[in-house]
Amino acid sequence: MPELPEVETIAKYLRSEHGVVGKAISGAQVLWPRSLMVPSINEFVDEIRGQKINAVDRRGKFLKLNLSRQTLLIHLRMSGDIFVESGKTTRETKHDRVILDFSDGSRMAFNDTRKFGRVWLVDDPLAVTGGLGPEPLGEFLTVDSFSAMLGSVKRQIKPLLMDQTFIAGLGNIYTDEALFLAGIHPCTPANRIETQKAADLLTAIREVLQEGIRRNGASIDWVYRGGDFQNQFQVYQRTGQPCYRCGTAVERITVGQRGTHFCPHCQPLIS
DNA sequence: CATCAACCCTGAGAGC
DNA sequence: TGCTCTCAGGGTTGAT
Repeated sequence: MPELPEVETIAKYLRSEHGVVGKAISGAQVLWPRSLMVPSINEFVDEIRGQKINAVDRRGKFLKLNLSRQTLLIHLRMSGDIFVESGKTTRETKHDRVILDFSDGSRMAFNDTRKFGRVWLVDDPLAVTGGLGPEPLGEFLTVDSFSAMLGSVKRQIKPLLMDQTFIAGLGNIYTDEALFLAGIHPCTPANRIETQKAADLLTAIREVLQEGIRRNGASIDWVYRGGDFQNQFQVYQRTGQPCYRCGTAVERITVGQRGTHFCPHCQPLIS
């Protein structure tokens, strides 16, 4: 499931020489109507034709393609992926949902097995991403502001970190990994986290995200981009296996309706 | 404000 | 072999 590092990896790919920057869109196909949030299919095809891709960006887990006049936003959700190809493809195209055709004969395919991913073509990207919380790797998020953010709510820390309006980009994997690194139990009320622990947590979040990006993300489920962060997991999907730090068996519980992995010894509950 | 269930989907894995 | 059943997972919506 693509989280910030996986989306960043795909953004890098789209900006690379094999990517899409500079290409002119000559046509589009929407193969699964529900993948397109706005506008209607007819308007989408009409409006996107003729626009050029000027740049590729990322905001939280959203991919942002800056076009001549508008912005194309893509959220990969659980199983979304993007392929750029010239000529015939040897790929399995069964789950292609939206295709952009380019004037040079190449194309970009948004492929999404589970159909949870979404695409928006909008004039103002803030109409879609405006409600997102700060970028965890951004300079505007400081230890002080993060600590203050935690102090203002008493929700459990794990679902809070996964709330994209609180902080943008963390999903199930990197949240579990960051909480382990910081030594914080996933059920800890946010406002019970002391200032020093808040600083540790922000550091841990940045560490796991940067390491994920450095390793081109994690390759699990349907999404494979050559990343190998999955081999670095300390707790995620290691239920019953010994904690690398203390040897205690990693536990799996449900928190906020999500499978959650943690070490009961290294991450004691303070409530 | 916080929590929780349901929903959207597919395919993997278990059970038979 | 092949059927049915359960489940995961991000984010939204609506109920408690």
